[in-house]
Amino acid sequence: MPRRKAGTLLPIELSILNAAIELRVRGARLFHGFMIAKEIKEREDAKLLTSHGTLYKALDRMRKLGLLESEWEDPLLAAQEGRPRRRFYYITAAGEAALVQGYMAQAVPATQQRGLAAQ
Amino acid sequence: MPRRKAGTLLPIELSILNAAIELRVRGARLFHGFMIAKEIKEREDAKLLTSHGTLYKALDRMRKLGLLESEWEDPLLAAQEGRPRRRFYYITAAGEAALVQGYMAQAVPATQQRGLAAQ
DNA sequence: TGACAATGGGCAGATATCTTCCTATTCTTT
DNA sequence: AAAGAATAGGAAGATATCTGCCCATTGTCA
Repeated sequence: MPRRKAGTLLPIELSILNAAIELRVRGARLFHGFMIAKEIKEREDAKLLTSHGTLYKALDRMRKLGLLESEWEDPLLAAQEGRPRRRFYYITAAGEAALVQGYMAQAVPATQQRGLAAQ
Repeated sequence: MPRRKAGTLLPIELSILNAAIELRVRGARLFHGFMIAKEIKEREDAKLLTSHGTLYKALDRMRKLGLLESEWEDPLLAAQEGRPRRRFYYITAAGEAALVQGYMAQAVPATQQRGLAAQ
């Protein structure tokens, strides 16, 4: 894929944001890669997530774009629970805006977006 | 495999002890599973280590038998280095004795072992 | 319009440990 | 000698994150 057209979200990125929102609705303030992977697979968007590398790359991309922010889990907690550390993410305001914009960009041509740009 | 004949070491267990000794000679006081796996593979005992599960089961078995003891790496250190925690093992006195005995059992029939039982 | 360059996807593997399930073997007991 | 019990091995996968490589695509610039 080429240089990204400004303001555009890729399918997998939309998927991540949607899954994150879904998880938030269910009470999870933060999410981590593995969690999102499961969520996406369950929602049958499986085609978008064949490899884990793809997901983590997307997360990092979005973090660099300012759509997400991340914080590492307390290593002691992870150790206590006997599993690898998690890296938690949350959607920034910019991320939420982009989600709406992203949908618009997918659904209708830009010329019809006037008045729909909520938030 | 059946109930273990008392005092016998399985091939993979001998391999682990040997690799551990080798690593110690090279300056590593402690070893961990992954390290041993690499060492064994390099020493071309590869047939003994097809699956990782096998190795970790063997380590746990040996720990329960008192041949090894283990301590977990400081989670903060692992976090700092950005990798999963390691579980370190070291050979106990019983483990070293068993190694010698194990060799004898493999190499010569029990009736010839008299006088060779060093340590 | 054509070529370049950047980017993203997929595959594979590194790092590290552990569990579950099935199968095969053999040790021991009757 | 036959049968039963326990154990070890192998395959696979769960848990979690990240990197490198190659290839395809396409936006952009000349």
